[in-house]
Amino acid sequence: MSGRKPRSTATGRVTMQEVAKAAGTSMISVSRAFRDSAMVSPELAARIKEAAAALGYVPDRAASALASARSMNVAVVIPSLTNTVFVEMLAGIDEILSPQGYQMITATSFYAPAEELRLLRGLLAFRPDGVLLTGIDHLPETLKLLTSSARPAVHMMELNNQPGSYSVGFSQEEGGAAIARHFVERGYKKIGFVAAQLDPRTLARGSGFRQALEAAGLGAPRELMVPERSSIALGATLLDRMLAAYPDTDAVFFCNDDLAQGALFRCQRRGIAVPGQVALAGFNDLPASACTTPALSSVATPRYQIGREAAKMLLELMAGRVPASFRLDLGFTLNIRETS
Amino acid sequence: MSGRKPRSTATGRVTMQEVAKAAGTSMISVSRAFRDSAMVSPELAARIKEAAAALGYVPDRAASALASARSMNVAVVIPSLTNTVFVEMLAGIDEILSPQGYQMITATSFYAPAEELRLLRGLLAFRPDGVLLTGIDHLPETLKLLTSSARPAVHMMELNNQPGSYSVGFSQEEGGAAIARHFVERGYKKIGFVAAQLDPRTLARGSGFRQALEAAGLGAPRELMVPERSSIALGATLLDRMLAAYPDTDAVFFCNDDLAQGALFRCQRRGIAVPGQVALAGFNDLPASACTTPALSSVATPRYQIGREAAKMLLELMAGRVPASFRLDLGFTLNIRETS
DNA sequence: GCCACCCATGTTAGCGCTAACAGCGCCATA
DNA sequence: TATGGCGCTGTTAGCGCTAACATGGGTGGC
Repeated sequence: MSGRKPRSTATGRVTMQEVAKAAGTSMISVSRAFRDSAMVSPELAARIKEAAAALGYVPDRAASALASARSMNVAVVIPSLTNTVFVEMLAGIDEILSPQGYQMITATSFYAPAEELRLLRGLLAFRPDGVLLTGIDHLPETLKLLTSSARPAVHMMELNNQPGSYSVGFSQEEGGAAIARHFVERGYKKIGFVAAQLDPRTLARGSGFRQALEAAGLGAPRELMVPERSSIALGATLLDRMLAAYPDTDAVFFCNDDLAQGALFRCQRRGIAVPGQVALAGFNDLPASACTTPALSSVATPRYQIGREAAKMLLELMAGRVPASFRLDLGFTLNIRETS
Repeated sequence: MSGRKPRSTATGRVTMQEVAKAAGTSMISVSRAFRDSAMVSPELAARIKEAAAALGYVPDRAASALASARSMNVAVVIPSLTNTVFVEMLAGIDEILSPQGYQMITATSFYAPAEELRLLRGLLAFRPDGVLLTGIDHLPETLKLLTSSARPAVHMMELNNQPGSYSVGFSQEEGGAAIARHFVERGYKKIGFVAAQLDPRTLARGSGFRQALEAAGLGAPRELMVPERSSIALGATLLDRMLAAYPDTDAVFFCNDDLAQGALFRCQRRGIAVPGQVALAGFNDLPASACTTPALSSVATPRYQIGREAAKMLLELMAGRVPASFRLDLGFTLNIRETS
């Protein structure tokens, strides 16, 4: 149906060379017109654009990256694609990087530090101009690889105090502590903590929660910690197990909203009064949490903003500038609702 | 803290040349050892790996892509990162492609066909070995660009009958129709349809739903269709609006589970009996839907499998083979639960 | 004992683009 | 009218890697 593609090179692609010939100019002018049309005269730019469109020219980033030192790629490693928290962060990153011409190259570590190292090695083959990693707990080799790559990097979600290290996030400990203080304030005494997917952030929330309870003179919480992936269904199961083990529990902090929502749904089904018999609180404040009846108390985390700010910080670093801060605390919001 | 990086090239990177020298061999052997170590003798391979590790060599995909015509990249365009359906599909794709050494290069079109075209153009600059697109409704220019790029492509989520076009998905119309038939079977008469984010798939569900109702002798449903992004909160609002406009409505099909869950939550809050006063059904069967009380009826869609199968099909095409089928229908499951 | 063949390895010549450095013409200034 | 500077355009030389074609030494058949 379509005419033959113009081609002269071995690979059959339309190259800059051909565009140059068609526009009656040199390759370098085509290159300049595409990268920043202000570098050539308006007439030449127009002629080049026209010739390129007519030929169906598509630039080759690989060749460009090879010839210049810039790839316009940013490597991003997140633990999981099935956790909205990280995906929203990704959306924030892309929203900032994409308009600047940068392409995210992402990989999923499944929460495994060794896998993160392997993935980073693979992503560095793209010669990214910058790197975005989730969390601050990495294998020593990962850190070494990062320094030896000489690429600017920003860590997301948690805050880092290491000199020379950049991070954007909030204090997970403080988030956990905020829930604890809220429970104490409300007068709950027999308090439980339920966690799954025991990644560093989950553990940090737990330790903040625990410390705040102790500081308030309450002993250690009843704990239920399982390594499995968090899910709504698991939250229901874990609520059952917690109440079976400690029937008099009057408040439970779930390390994330998936678990907390599952627990709330289970209470609804079993006819357990919330917060009458047992109070519930979660973490992350997923959209559903504000809509359930009773509405779920949760710690709202700024993951979308973290993505945006981390991307902005990386942009600064990639431009060779020094960011305003090397450690950006975006905080969190304690949303007390009806379950506590 | 670490010693100086070995370097001799202008860019300061450790190159294959240096690895070759250190291993006492030629570049091509290093290249072969890295791509398929069976191409060199075991001893040489070991020596090369060792030298590479000692020098901290990281291969350069840009150079490789330029020299070989294969980029080992796959371009993926999805409408949104904030809709789990597409993200789960992405996870399925990555699970298949990643072990084969392919890197996904993704972009988000925000449901805009013109944006999709722009993004595809950008992604083609990566010279991907294959392309994965969401849906079958594309701009004519997008299709033209796709053919002129001469890259194998697979369309996901919907099914396509165009000759020469590959697709993996299920019939959205049939999904909508299944809900309609279920409502009819249960004896509901005053039926409503609520939709948001009016993308082609949403509209297809609606038209399937409508046709099946008519086929059953029921007239057109009461409809509420808004262009805004779907969300749980919007589902609550739309339920209110539907019941305000048609108080006697006895069953409502929401075009996705976000809306349906929001509606259910709103019914819980307002004390509206579900399904006693009004029956509810959604689409996609998100994890929460099975856990609410009453549990939500929904059409379970195989988005994760779609991602996997589309990736497998693309793998076949990229290998120059002909896939078993050019149109893979993965079907759906109607999960009747308590809301209807 | 010669030759075809095969395996492991090496040499050469780019892939498509851009950095770096020329040129060239034109205008403002002395 | 000479001089310097500026804005635009062009030439040259790679960036790091791999395809394609050598090369060299061993093996087996007759």
